[in-house]
Amino acid sequence: MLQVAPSREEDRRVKRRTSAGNNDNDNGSESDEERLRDQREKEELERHIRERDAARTQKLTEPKMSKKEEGMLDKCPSAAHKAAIRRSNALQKDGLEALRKVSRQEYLKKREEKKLEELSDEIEDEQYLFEGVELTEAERRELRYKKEIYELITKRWTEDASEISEYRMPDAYDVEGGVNQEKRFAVALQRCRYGGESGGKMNPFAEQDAWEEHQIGKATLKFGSKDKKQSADSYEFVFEDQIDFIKASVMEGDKIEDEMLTESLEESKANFTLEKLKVLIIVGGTGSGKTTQIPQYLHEDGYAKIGCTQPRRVAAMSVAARVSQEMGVKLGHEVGYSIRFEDCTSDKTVLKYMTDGMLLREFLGEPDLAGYSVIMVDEAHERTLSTDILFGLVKDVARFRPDLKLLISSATLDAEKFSDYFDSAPIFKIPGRRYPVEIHYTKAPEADYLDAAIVTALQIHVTQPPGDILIFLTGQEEIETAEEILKHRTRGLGTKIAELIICPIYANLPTDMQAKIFEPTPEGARKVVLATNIAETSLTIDGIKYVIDPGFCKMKSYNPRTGMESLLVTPISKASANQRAGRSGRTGPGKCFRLYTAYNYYHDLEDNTVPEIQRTNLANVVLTLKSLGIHDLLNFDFMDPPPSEALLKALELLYALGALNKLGELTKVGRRMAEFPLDPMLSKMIVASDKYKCSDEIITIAAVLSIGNSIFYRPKDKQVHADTARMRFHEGNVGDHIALLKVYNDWKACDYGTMWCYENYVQVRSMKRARDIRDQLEGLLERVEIEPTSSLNDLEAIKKTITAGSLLMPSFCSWFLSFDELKDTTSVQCLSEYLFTFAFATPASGFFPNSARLQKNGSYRTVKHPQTVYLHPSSGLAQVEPLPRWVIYHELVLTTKEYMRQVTELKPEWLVEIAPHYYQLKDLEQRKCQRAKDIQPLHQEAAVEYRSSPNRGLGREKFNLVYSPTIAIQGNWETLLVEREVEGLGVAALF
DNA sequence: GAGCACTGC
Repeated sequence: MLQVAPSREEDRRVKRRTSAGNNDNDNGSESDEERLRDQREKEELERHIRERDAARTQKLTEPKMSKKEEGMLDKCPSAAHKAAIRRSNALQKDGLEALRKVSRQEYLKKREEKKLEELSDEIEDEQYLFEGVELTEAERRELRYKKEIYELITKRWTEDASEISEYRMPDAYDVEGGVNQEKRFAVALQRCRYGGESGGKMNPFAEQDAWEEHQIGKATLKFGSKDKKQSADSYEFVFEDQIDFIKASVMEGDKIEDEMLTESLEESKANFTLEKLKVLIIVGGTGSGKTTQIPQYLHEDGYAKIGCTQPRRVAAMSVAARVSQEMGVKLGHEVGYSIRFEDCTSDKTVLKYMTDGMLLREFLGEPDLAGYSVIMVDEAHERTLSTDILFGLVKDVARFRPDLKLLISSATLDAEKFSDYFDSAPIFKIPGRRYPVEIHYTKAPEADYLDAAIVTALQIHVTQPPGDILIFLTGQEEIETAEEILKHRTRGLGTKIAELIICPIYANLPTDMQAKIFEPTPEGARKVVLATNIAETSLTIDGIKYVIDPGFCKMKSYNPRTGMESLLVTPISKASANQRAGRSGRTGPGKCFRLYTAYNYYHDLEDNTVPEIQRTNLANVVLTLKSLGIHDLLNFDFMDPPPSEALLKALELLYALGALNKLGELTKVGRRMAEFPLDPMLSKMIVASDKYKCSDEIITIAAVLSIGNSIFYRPKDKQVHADTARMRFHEGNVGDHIALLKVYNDWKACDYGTMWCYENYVQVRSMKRARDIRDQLEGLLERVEIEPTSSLNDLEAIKKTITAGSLLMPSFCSWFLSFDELKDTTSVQCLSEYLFTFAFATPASGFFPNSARLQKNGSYRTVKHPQTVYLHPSSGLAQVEPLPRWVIYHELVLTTKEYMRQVTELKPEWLVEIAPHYYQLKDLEQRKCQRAKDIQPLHQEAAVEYRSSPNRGLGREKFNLVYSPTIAIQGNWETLLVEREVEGLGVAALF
């Protein structure tokens, strides 16, 4: 028996159906009751229909509306909403209102401009492409579809801004010569009140509230009547493999009384003077206004400049836009935002919203944050990598800058932890605005969560009142599967059930298809959104009433020992589960169905998600901190310290790249590398490009590599075409890096055309991003004094530069040169073979990151932490015969096998050239290589021996010693430099 | 012969 909505009436009705006529007494009185209820429902329904019809007639008789207004009304699913819009239209005659609307449009326009530009390009290109060509029906449809989307978006930002606005702009508070405080508080008050009465003209939420109220009303209205007619039919087919749920708890919404709120807002105002306090932890739920209001209070209190960080770009932009509205100033003047590629601030800016990574960058130029008097770290509970680093830095700065105030704001209740970290800072709570959410668990664990999710969705669809469903899945593939199954299952049901609109959403979905989820659900239908974690924080979908949470997500984890990153499906945390549940209570009371048991929730799930800093490659973090002059990383005040192994690994890598010297100090190379917002390997590559005179090509490669692997588009039905198109870039077996360069340059040659992208199955969005990044890198070249040079025809030089970025060991060669044995090797070729071979044997093989050597069976073996890896089938080198002996790769990923992605051939002799001791070796080159044949096998055996024998100098336990916590805590780079005897030869080895 | 959670600089 489905227990999702244990409404008592329904229970009784079901009971009666099953045991009809058994109990006469009950039956009599109940059927009376039922009749009454039915009548009430009927009346209500009739009233609703009357209302709707009245509205329709009114529309006909009313004075002619503008096209704009009609377009808006057409989209409205209900009479009440239409009425609300009419009211709002009337209001808009007010001059101030009109003014406000214009600037709102400006803001929205800006937000949509890029999307629109892309789309318009696409359409133009396509039209051009198809000119004079007979179009197939499918092509024509596609073109029409795109045009529709284009029109929809245009219409949206020019005509109905409120629909896509994440924030509803309230009335401006500014009156002549100042700000009307009373009005501002009134708004906050109204906003925070749960289910506040609607009506007041000045209340910007009244209209919204009325709409919500109506929706809820409609839902309850439909419930009874619909259920009565359909239940018997619908139960039949869903109940075969239904899932039992237990309603376990209700996440309380926040009901706030007026007085209480006024009090707390007053209190908050008092507190925000912050005179005695240095750090304040703010806990406030959604809609508490902490992000928008608090910086304003501070500004009024006379703080000179306030910086507020957000984890996401969109958030920084939209919050800044809203606050500038509230303060009645132009965005970019007193209130501004700063995100990558876009700095919307000026000298006048006193309230600056920015992404957390951006503030981190600002630290590099201004380590004491002298320009700011208050820093507010918002959404701190999300614990992004940048936020965590900022914590340490900001805490440190506050220590020697008594005038700097810190605000840490978080939505969850783990504020105690934040407070402890910031020396028992006081916690201040601001009430939020949230609706209650019922939580349901399964009775027993589900074996197949995907199937369970689909069954649950269908159950909700046939038994629950209207309201859209949100299902959290782990990835694109799973979403596509779920979509197919859902379509398949509902197809068989025909008209027995209401229409089910399936909307997939994930980050890699093309933009025009993402727009689909924001379209309002037509009346009578229900939307099912299949989403990845993107719906957990990054975007909000209105109208969601039911959330299905299978309890899994994909998470990246990093193994510092092997340096391998992997993306694994893992159980979510309790915090994450609650965040998901909360997604159903944004516009009204909601329900969350968890596809695991309550026991699982309480006993198996972690409280909080492991912070990113503990499961990622820290090379970039370490470089940033080092360039801020923080040397003792192992004792750096992290809120949750990363594993020391990961830190050491990062140090080792940076040393190998020449960014740090033996003492662990930043070198000149390192200082230049830190300027680039890239992975250190890529930064190094750019710095090295100076020597080979190909910086122009290298920044292109770095830009394309840094956007990841979403460049090539490969639709299921055109895989062959896509592959042939892709292989054209690999002509001459140039390797994947050069192929990416070709892709970019070809695109550039075609004037960055969208048409070119379609022809070559390349993703436009990714390429545009690459162009942005490349432009930024180009600007940075000047800063680090690298001349823009190009040697497009000298592929060797480019490849050498790539090699230099992937593996460089400034001291490595000197180490090997101290081997007497080496002096017997007489050619560069032999020497490099020798170097590589020996690298297998020593812990110092860390100096060969990201390179691998061919084995007899066609697989490869990585030099660092020897393990078998394979060329990724998407690589251009996978088809080459014979396979290159040595390769370097950009990344190693664990999927079905260990794969190397983005691979380029490496000629061992380059290595010697790249190494600083090339000229010394030239002398050796004259001699004969007599022992070459002996050396190679000999040392491969030696390698095995070293690893297996604990008494052979460079054995495993010595390796562990180097990584032991004792040394780690001492944190002295010198201690890592150990004198060691190898085979009777004195060698200074850096482990 | 295979696959890309999500951000951010």
